[in-house]
Amino acid sequence: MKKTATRSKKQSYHHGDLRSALIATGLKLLETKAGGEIGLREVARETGVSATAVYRHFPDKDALLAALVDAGFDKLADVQEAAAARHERRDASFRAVGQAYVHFALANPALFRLMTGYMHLAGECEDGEVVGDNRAGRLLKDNIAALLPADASDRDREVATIQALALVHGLAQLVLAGQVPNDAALIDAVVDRFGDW
Amino acid sequence: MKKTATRSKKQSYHHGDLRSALIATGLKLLETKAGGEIGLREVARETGVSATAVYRHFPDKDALLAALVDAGFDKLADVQEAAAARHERRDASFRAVGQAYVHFALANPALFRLMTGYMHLAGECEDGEVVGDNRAGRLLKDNIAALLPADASDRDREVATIQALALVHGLAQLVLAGQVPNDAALIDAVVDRFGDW
DNA sequence: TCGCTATGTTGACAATGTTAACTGCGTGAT
DNA sequence: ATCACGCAGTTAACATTGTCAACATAGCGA
Repeated sequence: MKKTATRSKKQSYHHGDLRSALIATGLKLLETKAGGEIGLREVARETGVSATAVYRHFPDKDALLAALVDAGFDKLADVQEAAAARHERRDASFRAVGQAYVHFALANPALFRLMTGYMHLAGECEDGEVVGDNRAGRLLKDNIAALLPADASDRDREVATIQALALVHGLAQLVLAGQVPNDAALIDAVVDRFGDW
Repeated sequence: MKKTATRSKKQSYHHGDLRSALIATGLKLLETKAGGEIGLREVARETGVSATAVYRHFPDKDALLAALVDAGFDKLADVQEAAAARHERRDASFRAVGQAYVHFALANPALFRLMTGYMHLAGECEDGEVVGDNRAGRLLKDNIAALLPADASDRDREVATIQALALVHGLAQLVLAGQVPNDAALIDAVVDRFGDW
């Protein structure tokens, strides 16, 4: 009764809460390593645990990566909500959310690449929904709804939502791939002038 | 002098032209296999050659994949030029090019995923250029230039070019990832109404 | 206290990317 | 015409990876 009784959760069992620990070291590895994939054994090794222990918490490697993808989208939603809260006017808030998307991708390249590569494992959109019903998706749709005129049709809202999401998503990936120069002013201009012409 | 003299190029040596053969089977494999990566040994095996023979033509696996990416962008430029040629008016041609981009991605999912995943290996954009100077990039810039008013600034053209590319690229990837429904009418509407609002 | 299950371990297997050592066809210099 | 050399391929081996099966053990409930 030396190690268990003092605190309720910490170090309760062999490792305590391995699932969270694996995700944490996975995110840490993605911060460090710039390019290339991430490995199941690598995550286990860095957590100080044997490779097969991962299978007690995830059915296979894809499930582990999917958990990392989910964690990444959570972090993304955090910075997006923070960016939105920094503005009063709705259109400024909307553009800030889009810029936050791109800047998050540039600040976390490996994580973002994983997120885009395994996006299909993280909450596909339901039939009839135009975009996944996660935190980031709701935030986007709310902002779009507030921006469009009141008499806009549902189809208009769908199209505008998809356009906005595709714009920031494609822009982030193009910059990350080196196909568009990594110039903050240029990036902000591309997002700011969404809907011109 | 039995087999070599008759024709100049074909079957000149052991295999003839292995480099092209590897790329061809690589593309064929990408057509067949829906998801997942492609393997160096797999390509070699399907070509009927030993794995290490690949290293006579490509320094490593990434170089082989980069060649497949290049071939993919060539095929993409083909269908885009064909789509552009089917229209008279410049704006219709521009939108057809964008739709061709998305439809190409949906028709060749594995190849497109490879292209986006290894885009950084395929001709990064020079300093000062807003987009790579390949066939697809030139086609896009020409169309944009023809669409914008004559008094538009260079910065305007840059921003519009990046917006158009990011829109179609992001849209293709979102549909492929299941985050946007695979609905041809919806996709065409999203591309068609580029620049509204 | 006993035993069961959740959680970890070691060992093994097939497959992959890559290197090293080897073989032989075909060409170019003599 | 000869012959040596280099190109284009081979087999063998290695380290690493994802995954499975068999085994060990901690800690909770009866």
